[in-house]
Amino acid sequence: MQQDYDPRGIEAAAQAYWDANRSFNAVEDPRREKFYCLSMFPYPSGRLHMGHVRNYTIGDTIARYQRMLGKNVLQPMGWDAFGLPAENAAIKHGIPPSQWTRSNIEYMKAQLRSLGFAYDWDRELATCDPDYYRWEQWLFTRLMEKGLAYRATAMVNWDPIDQTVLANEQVIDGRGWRSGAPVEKREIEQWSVRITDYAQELLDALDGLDGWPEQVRTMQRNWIGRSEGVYMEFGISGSDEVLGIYTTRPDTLMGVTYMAVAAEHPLARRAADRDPQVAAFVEECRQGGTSEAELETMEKKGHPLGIDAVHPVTGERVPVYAANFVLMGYGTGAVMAVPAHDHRDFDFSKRYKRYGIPIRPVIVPETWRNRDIYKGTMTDTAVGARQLTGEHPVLGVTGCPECEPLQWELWDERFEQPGILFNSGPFTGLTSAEAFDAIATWLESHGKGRKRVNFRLRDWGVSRQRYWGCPIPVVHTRDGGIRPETDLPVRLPEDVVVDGSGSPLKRMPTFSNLPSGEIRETDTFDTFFESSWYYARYCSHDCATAMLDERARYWLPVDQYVGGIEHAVLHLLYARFFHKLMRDEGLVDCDEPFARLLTQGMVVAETWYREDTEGRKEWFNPADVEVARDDKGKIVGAVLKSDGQPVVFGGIEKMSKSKNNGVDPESLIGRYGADTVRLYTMFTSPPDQSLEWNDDGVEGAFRFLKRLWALAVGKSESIMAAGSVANLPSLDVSSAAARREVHGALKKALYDYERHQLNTVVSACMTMVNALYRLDDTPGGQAVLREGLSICLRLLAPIAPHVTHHLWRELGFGDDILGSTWPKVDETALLRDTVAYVVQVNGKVRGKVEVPADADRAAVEAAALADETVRRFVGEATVRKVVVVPGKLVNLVAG
RNA sequence: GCCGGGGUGGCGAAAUUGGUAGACGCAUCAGACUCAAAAUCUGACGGGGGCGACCCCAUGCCGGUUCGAGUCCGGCCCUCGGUACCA
Repeated sequence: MQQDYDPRGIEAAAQAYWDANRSFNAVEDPRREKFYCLSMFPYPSGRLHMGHVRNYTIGDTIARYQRMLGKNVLQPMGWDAFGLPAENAAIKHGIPPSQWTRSNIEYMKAQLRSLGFAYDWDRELATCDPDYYRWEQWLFTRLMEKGLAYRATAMVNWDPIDQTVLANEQVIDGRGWRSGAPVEKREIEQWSVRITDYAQELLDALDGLDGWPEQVRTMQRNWIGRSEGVYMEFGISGSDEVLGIYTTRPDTLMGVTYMAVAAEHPLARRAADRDPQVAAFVEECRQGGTSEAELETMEKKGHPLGIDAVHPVTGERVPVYAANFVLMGYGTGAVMAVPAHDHRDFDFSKRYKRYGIPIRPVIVPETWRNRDIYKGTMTDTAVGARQLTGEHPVLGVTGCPECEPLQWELWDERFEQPGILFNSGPFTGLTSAEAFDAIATWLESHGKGRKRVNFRLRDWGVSRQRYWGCPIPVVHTRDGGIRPETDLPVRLPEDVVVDGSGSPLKRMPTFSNLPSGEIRETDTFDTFFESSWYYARYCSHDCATAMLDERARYWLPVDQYVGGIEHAVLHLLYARFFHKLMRDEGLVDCDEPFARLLTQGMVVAETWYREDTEGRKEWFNPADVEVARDDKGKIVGAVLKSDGQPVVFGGIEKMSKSKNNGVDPESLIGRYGADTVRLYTMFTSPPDQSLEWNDDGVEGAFRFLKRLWALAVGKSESIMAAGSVANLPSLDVSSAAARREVHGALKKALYDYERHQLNTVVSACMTMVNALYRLDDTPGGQAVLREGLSICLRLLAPIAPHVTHHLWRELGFGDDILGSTWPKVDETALLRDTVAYVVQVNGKVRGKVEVPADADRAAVEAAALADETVRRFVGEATVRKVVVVPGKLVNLVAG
């Protein structure tokens, strides 16, 4: 056996063994319990980054663990191959997106293989392959037939120089990333899919997804955003038209003092035709991008339309404003405004004080039921009068001894709370909850409104004005109609030139002009379309006659899905939706695609930079920086290795090209081997937290594998000759102690495997190796070493599969560690004669006592009270209470 | 802005879920081996005080519940992810 640990040959041999034995090819077998383990497939960006390595090592560790538990495991891999970066590369380097993408796939596949992941490569798929995307085209035509796909206008970012639609990512500080021109909003016709038809089911089913992190379920609940409210119609003064609005607070209806509509609302458009000032405001609202973060952080602005709305109950006329914070895409694109009880409305009326928007309070806290202001002693007029003097209208009325002295300038969140209505005509005296129903009933009986459930979730706009995507299988007929394409797949032409202006497909008559004189749709699908169902296609990867076949019913749902937390809402919600669409087509049986979900954290690293005279930053890779530390290891400065000049610390950030703080997995594997890289990424952080890169830590992981190797190889002869622990009459004290440590660590590791806390699994293995190193060369010591090593190798096998595969065979434990039985804890190894109790006095640790393991409560108390330090702290005080936690702790409450 | 995380030694973290704060590892320091270096091995290692047995402080900040709080509750600060055309 070789003396030094050299991963290169070992890893190549192990991988060759798995290939030759087709170890990871999954075969459907109804008699065996299946386990479908899936990691989110990568976008083929060029090279693997550490985020991929981490994601796939977590997934592979779980897959191998489940396999060692005896399950029939499927773990496939593929490529999310359509997307924007391929078009960018095409523009930059003049390579067709397909060529760039396919060569990236080839390179990254070799990188994945070098890491030894247990994938069934026979099932590999790439979403840019027509044999893949034809089935989502087929499903889309079904959705069209069912009315679940429809045309609607939607807002996009428009670059007026490049004459092209921009992704939100391509809008930087309100400007196009290439042209630098201020971005505008533009409305275009798009395909949408009715995800809102499934909103209630998508929401309800979250309760049953016990295997998902609670935070992800909460995010999806909030994203779907179910609300119960009232739809109602205001009149338009001097017109037969109505202005429909949705509100979740109909109880504040009597406090409405103005209305706000989106700049794109038909009312605003028509006002703009009449009034140049309104037109200028609407034009101003077109500036800027469409992202919610941008819209919501924007300065809230509005402009009067010169139109009045008519209050549905009082008939009072209230002015209508166009406002940049009302979103056309949510509800009806119009809102009623109640500045007394809504923070945003309050801010707006304060900002436009010059328009004299009244603040009309109609709700007081319920605890005020008996106060004068509510009883009417302090009249509405009195409140109104105080408004004019600039004092706060409700809670801070000057001279009212029961009010708190809040000022007009301040907002108090209590104003937004439900309460009891006053100043509300027929509804005065009702609670908010009662008023909700009463007002809805009143509106309904007068034909002016009704209760309605509304979702924040919007239908899914799937059209993209891009080239490198799946063609939308639709034809525009000669009579101006639309029909689904029947001849599938609609193939994307791959020999194209991409130059960054418009879509190349639009300039390809051979693609867009059909012999029939009809025009083919040139938009492509959102790439989330492909990634919403790939997990299912792996099951039926080679089915040429249908989207899915019977095999999908065997494997689905995915038992464990692993991927980044950044996908918590969009991808994971679209995939759940798509699954239900496929279910309703009869393609799958189950209701949800992913039974358990693990969301892994990001890989982050230090950043270092220098600033030039114009403030531009140059970023240096941490590997090229020499850090100076003080006596305690605290960073005191840093210089660039190449020139010795200082560099500035830029914080810990996600590994990225722009900050030049990435670590190349390939060079690490070349230096330390795949097992070290895998072990390091599993050991350094728990899977769901961010992982901070540290080169010295990699060295430490390597050192551990060397220690394991040295122990196994150095003692291989006595290990192979050693007897079983069970056959020995008894163990000497030190061997028994080591065995107790091994089985204690094993117990911990088994628990941690189940909850996927893999970093402490590695810790437990390190603890074992440390204990095994301390063993003597007695028969007992040899037996414990043999047993301990066999346990440790099996526990490590899912994480560091190559070296454990090798040592397992070399030590004669068996041919293939993958087929070994999973270790079990021997509880008798954990037994002790005595138990150590911590003794606290008033909650502070004051001593420790050792008592026989079978001591009763009284004996433990007596031992605690006998301890010298404990007695000193109790002193003259009387012990009033004694808390005993069996096997752990005694707390004496004295005073 | 809104939604969801995170904050514990010089650093990554652990704490079997309310019961000894810092397991395991990295870095650092000291020692052994060595002509020397590397590798390896041994030891020390949260802060402060004490000759010492020991004592005080300490889990982002402020407050609360409890015999007992890193863990539960309320408020705040910082930071990261998402925010519907990045994937």
